[in-house]
Amino acid sequence: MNIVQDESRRDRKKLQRRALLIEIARRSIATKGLRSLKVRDVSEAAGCSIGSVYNEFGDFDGLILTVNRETVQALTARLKAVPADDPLRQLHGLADAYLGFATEHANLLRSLFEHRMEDDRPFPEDILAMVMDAFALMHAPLVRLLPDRDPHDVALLSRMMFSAVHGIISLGLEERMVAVPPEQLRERLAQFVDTHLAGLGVTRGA
Amino acid sequence: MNIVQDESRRDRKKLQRRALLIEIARRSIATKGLRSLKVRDVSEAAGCSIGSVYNEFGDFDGLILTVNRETVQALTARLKAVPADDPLRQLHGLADAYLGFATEHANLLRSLFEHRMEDDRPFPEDILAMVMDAFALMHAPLVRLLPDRDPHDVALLSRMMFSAVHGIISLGLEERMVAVPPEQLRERLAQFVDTHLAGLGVTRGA
DNA sequence: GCTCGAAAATGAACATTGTTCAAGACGAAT
DNA sequence: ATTCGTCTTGAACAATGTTCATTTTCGAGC
Repeated sequence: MNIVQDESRRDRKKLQRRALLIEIARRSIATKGLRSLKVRDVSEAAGCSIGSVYNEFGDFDGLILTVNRETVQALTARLKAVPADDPLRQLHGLADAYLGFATEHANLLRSLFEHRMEDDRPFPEDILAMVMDAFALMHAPLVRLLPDRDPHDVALLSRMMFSAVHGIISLGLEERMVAVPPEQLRERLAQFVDTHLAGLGVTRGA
Repeated sequence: MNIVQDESRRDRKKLQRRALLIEIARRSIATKGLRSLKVRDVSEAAGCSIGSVYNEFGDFDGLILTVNRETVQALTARLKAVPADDPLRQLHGLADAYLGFATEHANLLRSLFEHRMEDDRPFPEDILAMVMDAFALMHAPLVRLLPDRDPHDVALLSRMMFSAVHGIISLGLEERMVAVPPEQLRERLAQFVDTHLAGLGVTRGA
């Protein structure tokens, strides 16, 4: 067997365990929240030593950030799966997809937005960029709905609209402070999007 | 000296130190973030023992929650100081006041919204109620602007509008993920409120 | 197949930090 | 001054992130 095969075999095992560790951490965050995540719990559940977690992710933040990275990727995939045929339907679809993801993965999304680096270490650029990309997904449909507006203006509008949706959902799903009752959230969110679009001069069916 | 004076003298000293501990914790959170807050740092800065912090607040969460309680009180005071003469101006004032508070006390506001109780202990009801009250402050002016709408509907609208403003501001001020550039935030926020009001059928000067 | 060496894995020891509690200090009433 | 209850103290403990010397693993070269 040549070098490549040897290395790939070793790597395969390594990657397999890495994936296992990530999966365990993700499940833990998803079910018990970020604050309950412990290095020892993860290593024991994976059947390896504490040190191995450190070999793989550098430190505890590294593991968390890896999970968060995959969370934003999953979110983006879900958002990008929204049909882009009709811009108005797409905007509603994006808001609804975000709500769906937030409902199903509340703790994972919270981990993404609430996790703080220790000391003053910088937040990873790539995650930042991915979140920004996700929040820019309302841009394309808004451009189609507002062809006469300054594109730069629409870019800001779209991020603001997504931020607003994010705020409504994240507070609405917060069990402790129900700004909007969860069972009505879906309907109300659609209403919000419509209202805002109307304010922007977009009329239904126009 | 009678009992009342004795007790009040003792209480005064106790309250004084309690206030000191809270002030130290608040400054620490405000400058270095919630994650950097340590019991030992607080007790040392206050010149008392660790145990005294526990006597006063029960546990570490107790101290944090006390700071958060005062944060939401300060926020509410600021929001309630917005003139209520003209409903449209009041709505803009509320959004602007929230932005101002969030700008000046970013870490304190983050502490309020991002802090999680350990295990599954319930979030204090009183803080919850105070946040809800703050988020309901857009209700009164919206009722005046939308007299024909179902009041229950307006109640939801107002909390949704405030949640949206919260989302725009909290993500806009997040240095790591600038959804909306901070220097434009003020202007854009006003634009957002106007747009949404227009969507609700409120016309300027009507 | 054996040996060697680099890479990985290990987990005990350590560092940090929240928490407890037995002992002592303090102060008010008598 | 004595007594008694309360407050304070800080050493000890517990939980948890982190390090690193040692051991193990596994493939490469012979």
